[in-house]
Amino acid sequence: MSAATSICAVAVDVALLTVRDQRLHLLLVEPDDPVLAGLLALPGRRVRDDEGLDDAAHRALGELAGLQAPDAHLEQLRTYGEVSRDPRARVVSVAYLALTPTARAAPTHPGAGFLDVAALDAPGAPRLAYDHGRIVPDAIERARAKLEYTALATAFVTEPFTLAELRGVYEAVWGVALDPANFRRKVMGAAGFVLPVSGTAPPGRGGGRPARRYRRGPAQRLHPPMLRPER
Amino acid sequence: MSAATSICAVAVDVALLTVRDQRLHLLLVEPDDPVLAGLLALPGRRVRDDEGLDDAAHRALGELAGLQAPDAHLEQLRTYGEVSRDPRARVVSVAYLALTPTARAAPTHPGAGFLDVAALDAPGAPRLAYDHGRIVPDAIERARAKLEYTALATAFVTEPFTLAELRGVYEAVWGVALDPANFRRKVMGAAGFVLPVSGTAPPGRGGGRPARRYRRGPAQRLHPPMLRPER
DNA sequence: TCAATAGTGTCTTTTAGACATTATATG
DNA sequence: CATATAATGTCTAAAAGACACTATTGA
Repeated sequence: MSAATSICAVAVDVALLTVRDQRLHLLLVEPDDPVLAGLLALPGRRVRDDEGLDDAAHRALGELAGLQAPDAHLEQLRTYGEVSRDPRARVVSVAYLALTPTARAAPTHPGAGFLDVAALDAPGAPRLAYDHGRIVPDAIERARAKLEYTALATAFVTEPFTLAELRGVYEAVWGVALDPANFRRKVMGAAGFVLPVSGTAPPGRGGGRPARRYRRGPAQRLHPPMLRPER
Repeated sequence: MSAATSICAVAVDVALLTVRDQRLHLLLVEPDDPVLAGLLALPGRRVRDDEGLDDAAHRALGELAGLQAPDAHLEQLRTYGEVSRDPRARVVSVAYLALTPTARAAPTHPGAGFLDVAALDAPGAPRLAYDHGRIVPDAIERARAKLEYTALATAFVTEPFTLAELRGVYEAVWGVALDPANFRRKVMGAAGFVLPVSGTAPPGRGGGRPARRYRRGPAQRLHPPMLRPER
């Protein structure tokens, strides 16, 4: 096998999403390369010969954002392999979608931070390095779609959680308001989505009835699904 | 960067599905490597430095199965990168899901052929090389799931097609029987799924009313989705 | 007390599934 | 004619959405 006919670089890029202040946020970092100054990028690393792809994704989060999230939900998004997606060399990148609850998502590295995804479409949005401007919309749409037919929303909250918190996830990711009563009935009607635990969560400053607490159920897929409004 | 810290092989493996005789079939080939004699494998090739991933997938179909399917539906499934998934070397494989209508799927190479996917779970099933025994169930489940909420079923039929042919796709992929009347109403109710064209298809030998013909509509996602029975 | 939020009940509209009926072909 | 398949209509049960009502807290 000659060098001219085999690819010699595999990387991972991680699109980590979380919900902050009732809005969907994306983790971005400043690239190392001074050529890319002024741009932002997804945390990404070359994959080493002795590590798996998922391991490399976790390492990228730790090394570039100072984020230790061993229990974050991590799933492959797609592999981006256009010949000239990286102008310096042929690099095939395995993109990951990561989801974490807000409390566990606190980047410590300078240059790493969360950006409201709504700001990505607004004028004055930061430009993204490489082809990350294509990866990010794919990641957001994947998250939005999987909330419908999988139990993925629970990856955004810490256990135990209330149904209001879970509803807040759906509202932030989809960008819509949902009826609390109907949301409750749909969640409870999806077998194995959430399981009740003892105790209640105290109400906020304005008062209100204490909310029951739940933890993740065994279901991966939701039957019936939680369909987005406005078909 | 030293060779010890960078991966030096990217491959593609293609799981091509089609419907033959009202059943879902998978394309399999005999591996080149004599060490793997007696096993079957998905068609796969190393990715060359000067070709994209999709190009490599098409090339694998052509070179290993004699299958020219430039208009087949091709989408990434997942990238398999376990450190020792290939015992000879570290190879990261981008797995593809391909879907073709029966008429266009005629492998010409010896050793290449279609296998009823039901035979994969039966006793006496052929053993698959590498980790292809893990890729194949992922591919089948992806196809089954995407029939629910995307217009992917039309990738299995040639235009123009009848609703009975489209229903046959759902029945073969899901392995269930569907009510023709209700199926029709759901298909026609999903905006942009299929569009009528002029003319009719002649009935079979036993007679019957001629069926109207349709072509693919512009919709990628189905609203509302075609949910699988037996929730 | 009122305001706020959680949780339940109920009504209406929509949708899914079962299945009868009509239309148009073959033999 | 009988038989087969396409296409439409109808009925019922389930589900979705709107929203009223009750429960339990903070101020």
